[in-house]
Amino acid sequence: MGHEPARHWTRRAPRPITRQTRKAACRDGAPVHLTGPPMSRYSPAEIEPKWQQAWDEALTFRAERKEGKPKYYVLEMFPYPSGRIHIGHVRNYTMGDVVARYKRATGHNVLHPMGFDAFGMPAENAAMASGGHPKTWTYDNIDTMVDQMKPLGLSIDWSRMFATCDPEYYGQQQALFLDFLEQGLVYRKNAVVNWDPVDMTVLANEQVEDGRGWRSGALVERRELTQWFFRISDFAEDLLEALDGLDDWPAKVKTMQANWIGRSRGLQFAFSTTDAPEGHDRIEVYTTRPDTLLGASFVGISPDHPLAKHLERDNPEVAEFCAECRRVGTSEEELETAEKKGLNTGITVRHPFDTSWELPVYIANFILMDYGTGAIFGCPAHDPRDLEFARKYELPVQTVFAPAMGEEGTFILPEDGGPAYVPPKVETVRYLKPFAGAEAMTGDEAVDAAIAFCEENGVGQGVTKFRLRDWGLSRQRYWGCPIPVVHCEACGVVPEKKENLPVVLPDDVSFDQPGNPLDRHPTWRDVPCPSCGAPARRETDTMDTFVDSSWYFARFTAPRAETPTDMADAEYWMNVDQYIGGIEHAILHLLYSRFFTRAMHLTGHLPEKSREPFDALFTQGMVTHAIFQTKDKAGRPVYHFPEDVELRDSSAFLKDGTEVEIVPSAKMSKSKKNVVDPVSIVSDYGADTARWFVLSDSPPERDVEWTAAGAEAAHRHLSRVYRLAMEAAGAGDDAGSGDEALLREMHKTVHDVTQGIESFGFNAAIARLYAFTSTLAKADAGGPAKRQAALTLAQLMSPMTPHLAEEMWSLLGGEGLLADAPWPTADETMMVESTVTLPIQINGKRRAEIEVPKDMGKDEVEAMAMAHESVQRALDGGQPKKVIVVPGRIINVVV
RNA sequence: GCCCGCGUGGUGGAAUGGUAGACACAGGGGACUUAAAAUCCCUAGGCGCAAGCCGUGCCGGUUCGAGUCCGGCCGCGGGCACCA
Repeated sequence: MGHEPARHWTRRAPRPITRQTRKAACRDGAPVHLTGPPMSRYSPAEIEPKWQQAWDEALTFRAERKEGKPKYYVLEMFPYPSGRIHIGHVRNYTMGDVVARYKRATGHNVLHPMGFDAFGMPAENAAMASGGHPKTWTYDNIDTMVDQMKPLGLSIDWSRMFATCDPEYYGQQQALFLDFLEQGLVYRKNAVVNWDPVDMTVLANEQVEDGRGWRSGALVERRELTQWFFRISDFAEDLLEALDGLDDWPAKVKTMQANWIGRSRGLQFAFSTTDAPEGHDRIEVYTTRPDTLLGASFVGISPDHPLAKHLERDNPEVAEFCAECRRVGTSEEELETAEKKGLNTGITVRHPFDTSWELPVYIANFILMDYGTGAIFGCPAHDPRDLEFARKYELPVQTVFAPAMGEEGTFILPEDGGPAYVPPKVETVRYLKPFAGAEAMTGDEAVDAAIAFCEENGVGQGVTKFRLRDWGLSRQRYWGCPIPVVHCEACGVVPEKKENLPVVLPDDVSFDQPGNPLDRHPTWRDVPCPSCGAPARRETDTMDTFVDSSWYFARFTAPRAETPTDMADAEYWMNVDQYIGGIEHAILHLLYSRFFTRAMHLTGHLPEKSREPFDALFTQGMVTHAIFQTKDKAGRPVYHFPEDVELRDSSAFLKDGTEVEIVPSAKMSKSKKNVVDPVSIVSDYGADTARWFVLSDSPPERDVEWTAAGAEAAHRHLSRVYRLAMEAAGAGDDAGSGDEALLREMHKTVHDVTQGIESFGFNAAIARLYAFTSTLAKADAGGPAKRQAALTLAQLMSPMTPHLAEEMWSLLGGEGLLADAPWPTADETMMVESTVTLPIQINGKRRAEIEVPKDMGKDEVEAMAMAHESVQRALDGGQPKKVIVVPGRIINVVV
């Protein structure tokens, strides 16, 4: 290391350069250390670009098939090119990088790619807001983000990068679509969308605010359009069953998916109607609780049910009610949280068990046409929604079952004002109105008995249904993958020929008016019919962006292939061994991807093993930051940037002395002014500090709060490590008295850090590295032992802080690039301790501890514990009731 | 509303059902320095002079032993099919 450059990495980096420079000059002028080697400071600005260049030149992270070497595919969920990387990205990619670098060091051939999920609404919104083009906006953003990501020193094979808006990518996606179409995996049907009648455009759910279009403010309507659907529901059973085999997925994600797919066993049967219009003499209903049939008090149908639509035609009251229901948004959340409303149709149905018992038929706003048959019977006593509805419309409430004998407790019958009684189906309850099976049964048993009874008596049939609906992929938007079909007057819907792919988006479009620019493009729609050659029109809908992200991981295995995938590459690289991303994708993205890989297998684009594409999944938490706020005169919050706030004694103040309220751990958002920009962190402290910090402190699956103090501490620690490495490099060749102790600790650290990384306990691994750094700093060891310890420390830190580690490696005389060095192994014999400390509990509370040889017998341990003065004191001359000795763990004396 | 999580010192957090608070931040004290910065050392859950007592959101349960398992409640977060 030569002389220091002008730029210095001082404690508080965001200081003006002039001051730093002055200080540096002053320091360099007077020798700080009069003895020993010249002491250089840790300078990430210098070493980080140096090592990044070294890795680049050596093509260290270029992934190539190497038969015979175990492959490892690690992938972080690719980003949307919003324009700037976010500290959450840094955390996500750093975690992936730790895994990637660790796997490289343990002899794996690693694939670690990066790309961009580049289609979507923000690009169009930006174009509408500031007049640019979505394409320019997107590619500019990608350039910026790549520039921001590269300095992080991620071990990514950048040669495989692509964006989903590249025609080379979406053209292959169109080929997939055509193959799916041919295979019968895609079809068209009507579906409702949010329609803005003023802007004449389809709105996404997030563009609907309180039932109004976000730009026009117009009341949103539901409108039916013919749209394309993937038959994901055909795979419901398989997608559900296969969850069992995903051993390395978080249980919570599997539970969420299982609930989403929602397999249920129930009874489907028909009520016969009275006074209903022709063709509606039966109403089919589906129920998962046929055991409550004797508690039925009304029948509810969806406003979109055929009977409701029929009545609507010549009954203005019904028409108005249905119209009102349709003003509620299309999302399940809105339907469920809206006030329960119904309209009595005047039609009644006969109860299947007693034809003299008539139930009223209501059109109800909380019944979905998409689920079951779009009609239900209401049992208010055992369903909170039905109870709310029954109380509102003064319908009867009749309890069917009550808590089992002896567990009644404070049970209040729902008809007496109690809440709806909905115990878990595995719980045994007492049936007050049984019609099948015993009086005391579990809900599950009762449902089975009820289905059997109904089937025997010809009332209905047991059926299995799924909540999972088919995946609607049509979007009435420009910035997405065009659906490659053509509408021909003579031939109908005709797939585009594969040789005509990609169907490329036209560049000459404008966003000065709402609606889909593809619809109003002068020529783009006009094409000859691929079948008969007559003039025809292109489909102007584009694909849901979830399609783009449902197979990008497969494309990374052969990103430039002329077909969607290359089988040899897919065979070699698939599956993704470790997938890392946010929990917010637990359901949709992951479920759609699991469907897509199944469909890609059926159409010959992926091997059988890739039906489940992600062998292991890790869901990481968010990065949060405190919000600094004051209140204006009206009491509304005013937000302040962290750099405008001074922290004094855990309170915060503005420059003018106003005290600021600190809201801790809030999700970062621009409007709250609590966003931390990774770029400034990297330029202030270096990438290694940023990487080290986002991994320390918080377990990866949990949120981590970014604090300036924490980042400084991380930087201080790395400087210390660097100093220790310098010291070790310059130390003599004599042995020291603490050599063995240091090396013992080193081996334990190797073991613990390895475990930490293997189990995604990055924060624990880092805590261990802190401890070992302390040990090394204090060790009374000789030069050789210190150098060995420092080299190992560099290796153990290399997945987290690769540049610093590489620098230490070269300082200490390591061979070649550390990035190519094998992972250290712990010598088990160095880790064995001869004695163990056992805590002694008295009645479960720790009162003392004894140190015993590791292999001491249980009886001897017990005798030693009993002889201990605090045990004797507790016994007070008596005998213990019980003594539990867990060898190597604990002693508990019960007195 | 429904599904899934999470809740531990002043703060971020650690803890295969077995010593609650590792490691770190902020704090307090000290060393070095003319001084400051940097660095290093010590201290540190609460209450108590102490012996000791109390402590993992709240209430209850299982267990020799519960932060961890079970039930109920409260609070916060994620998802709810056109945000990505």
